[in-house]
Amino acid sequence: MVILTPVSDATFDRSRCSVAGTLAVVGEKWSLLVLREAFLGVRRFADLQQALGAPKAVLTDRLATLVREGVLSREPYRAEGERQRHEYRLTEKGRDLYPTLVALMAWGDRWLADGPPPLVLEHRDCGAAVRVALVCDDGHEVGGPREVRARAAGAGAERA
Amino acid sequence: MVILTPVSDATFDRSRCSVAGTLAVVGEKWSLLVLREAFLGVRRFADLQQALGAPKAVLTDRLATLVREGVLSREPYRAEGERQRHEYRLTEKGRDLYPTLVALMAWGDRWLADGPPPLVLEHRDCGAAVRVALVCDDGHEVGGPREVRARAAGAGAERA
DNA sequence: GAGCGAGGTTCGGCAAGCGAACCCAGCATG
DNA sequence: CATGCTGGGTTCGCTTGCCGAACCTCGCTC
Repeated sequence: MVILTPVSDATFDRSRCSVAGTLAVVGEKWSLLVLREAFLGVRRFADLQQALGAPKAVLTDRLATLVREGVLSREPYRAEGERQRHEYRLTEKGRDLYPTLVALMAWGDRWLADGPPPLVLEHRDCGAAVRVALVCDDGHEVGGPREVRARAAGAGAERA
Repeated sequence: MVILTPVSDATFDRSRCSVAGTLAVVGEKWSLLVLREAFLGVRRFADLQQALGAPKAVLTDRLATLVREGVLSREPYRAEGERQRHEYRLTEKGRDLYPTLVALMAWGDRWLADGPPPLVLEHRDCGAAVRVALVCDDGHEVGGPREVRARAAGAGAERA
């Protein structure tokens, strides 16, 4: 019984795969956890280090990578009576990773729960819970992978 | 200018964070790419190894982890005239990671594109493109993190 | 000019990832 | 029977990455 239709013999250009590309940017250890903190409003090196418990050297490297990739920006600021420091803020490119983080969180809430979820997201306007959904452009809600057909579309897919 | 409301002083129990928990299961190198292939219908060791180019030892370890965690199941099968072999199939727990994969793919398509996306997903029923959306339980579409409030809710959050 | 604290860098050790080589069961072939 | 082939691994050295701890530095305050 074939559940999922293979992508026309599973032939597509994996070297251009967007999943792999995204993971090349945010797939190293700690990167996504740094972004989680960023979405929670944590911006300073010391606060990140404290929240995550990651080694400083690794954190330095991850922040530099994320800045280089344009996911975070490193911006100077000064509190009064202190010298200038830097903080790390999400760019639009970074904020666009929000659905990914929410999806990871939702999966953990569902499958790894040993109690109530430690963090709930609610819509600022109406207070209702926020979740990720798979939808199609005709407005249907998509139940899962079985309802989806993957089609190789990039250059190189149309070789006979 | 504070864009995101910090989670009540960013105080929540990070040791129970579902993002971290999920990454502990699927966050190692290659794991999510193995799942990408699984969603494309690839099930056999040799095919996975070929598609991914990962070292066999690493692939062996990742598959064992995913099976142990219940994301994949290892099932015997036999083709006629061949000896019994095993294949790796998504469980429900594994299929539930689909939105995560789609979210990663969508981000790559948007921000790393150097041409048309190599793979497009379409709704099997209507043919329209499939994407991930953030929605709230009242049915509103959520634009982004600025419209969401994160609230620490687990045990330990209500300490004064 | 001594002390301090944020934001790093450096260092030595351990773990993980890497490609290549090897292994092994079982079917097929001579 | 011997021989080879093939899928599904395991083993082996090497390199890269992660780790904690220690150290450094700049700009501030006292």
